[in-house]
Amino acid sequence: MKKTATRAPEETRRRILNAAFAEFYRTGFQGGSINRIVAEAGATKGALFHHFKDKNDLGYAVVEEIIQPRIRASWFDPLADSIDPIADVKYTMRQFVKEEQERGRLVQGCPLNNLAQEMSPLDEGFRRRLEKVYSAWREAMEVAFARGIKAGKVRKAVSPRNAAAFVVAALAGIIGTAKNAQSEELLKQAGEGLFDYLDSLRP
Amino acid sequence: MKKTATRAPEETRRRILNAAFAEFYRTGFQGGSINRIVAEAGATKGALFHHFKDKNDLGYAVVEEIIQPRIRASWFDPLADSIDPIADVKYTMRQFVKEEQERGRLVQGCPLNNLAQEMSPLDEGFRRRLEKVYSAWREAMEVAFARGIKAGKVRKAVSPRNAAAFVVAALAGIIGTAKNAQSEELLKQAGEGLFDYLDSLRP
DNA sequence: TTGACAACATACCGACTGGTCTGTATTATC
DNA sequence: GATAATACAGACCAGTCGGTATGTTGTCAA
Repeated sequence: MKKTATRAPEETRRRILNAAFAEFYRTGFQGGSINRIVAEAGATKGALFHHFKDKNDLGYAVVEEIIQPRIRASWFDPLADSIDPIADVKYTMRQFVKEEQERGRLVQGCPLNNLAQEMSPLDEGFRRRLEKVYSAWREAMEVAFARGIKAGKVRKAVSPRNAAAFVVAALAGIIGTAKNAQSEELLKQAGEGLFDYLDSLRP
Repeated sequence: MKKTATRAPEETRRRILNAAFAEFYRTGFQGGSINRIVAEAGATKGALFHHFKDKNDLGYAVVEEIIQPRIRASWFDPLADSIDPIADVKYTMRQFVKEEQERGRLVQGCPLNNLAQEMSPLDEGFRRRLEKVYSAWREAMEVAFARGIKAGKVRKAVSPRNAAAFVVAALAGIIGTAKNAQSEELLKQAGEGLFDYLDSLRP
């Protein structure tokens, strides 16, 4: 009765998943160690391989159950009903930088982009799942740009698709650059450039 | 007499270096295998560890002796005396895409960015060397923008430093995005966005 | 109460890792 | 031609890797 449940499979699975996310975020997927993950999660290999069939399967779950929802909450949702995507992207980005800065996590880069850069060319399973997130992101932004044009907040000559592709790519590049340089100053500089671009889309 | 030289240390070293570059480009640094490298190079571990003290040292040499000169030739040199950086960046980028496309190497990403994303947060030796290349790149572009302003080819209100930081970051992001999506179409779309940005800097 | 199955724990496995050691052949120096 | 140093070759090493096989225990339906 000390423990309400000696078995809590869903929670065990979740602990492993969280530990795996942290490990892969730190060392990359290939560099990530199953042994360290179970140690960190306070679990065992038996538990891990009970819930996930192999390392790849664990990695896939990290993408779908942890990374995707995070990106969605941070980046898609604020754009969901936006009719002024220029203002909203700028606001979202400022918000994001502020939050990550406080957690001191900025210089570790974007977990989505980190995994994508490493694994997309090596494993089709990863590539498909990661690309699904990216394409949804671009899609959300494209729709926002289209709405912005209709609302007269964005120039009509702008191609929503191209602009969306560029902004998402640029964001990934900017965060990655700041990570390499370990410099928030550089993040600000490149960010200014992106803001200038966005402003240039105004009517 | 069949072989003019049974020993050619410089060439041996070079073969190992090239094989290491290819291996790391394919599988990343952590995923790269010393055994596969020596096999591919037609050498042995004795030779490899004679020329390089350990795996990291080999990686550092790949950055300084292979990656850096490549980036320099492809991206800095065309900007060296540019007074119209907008036109020259566009031209360089088109040139680059064309060449990589022919070699079918586009979808493998930029070797510099690949290594940077993976190793910069993990190893200070890598980070320093990779950042040196990036900062030189930004520096070259910043100078070019400044010259462009003087020549009346770029608006005076443009900050050369911010614009350079943004363009380099965006380039990395665009190439990485195309790699993840395995899509040259996406590369074109995002590239159009970058071109639009560059045009917006005209007086 | 009793199977039956899910949820683990643990010992263990072969493959492979980066790296070292010892021996040997080639080359440069005097 | 002797000597010393360089440039390898290849066996070998401890350790770690992802993964498995087997055993045990909690859970729950009948």
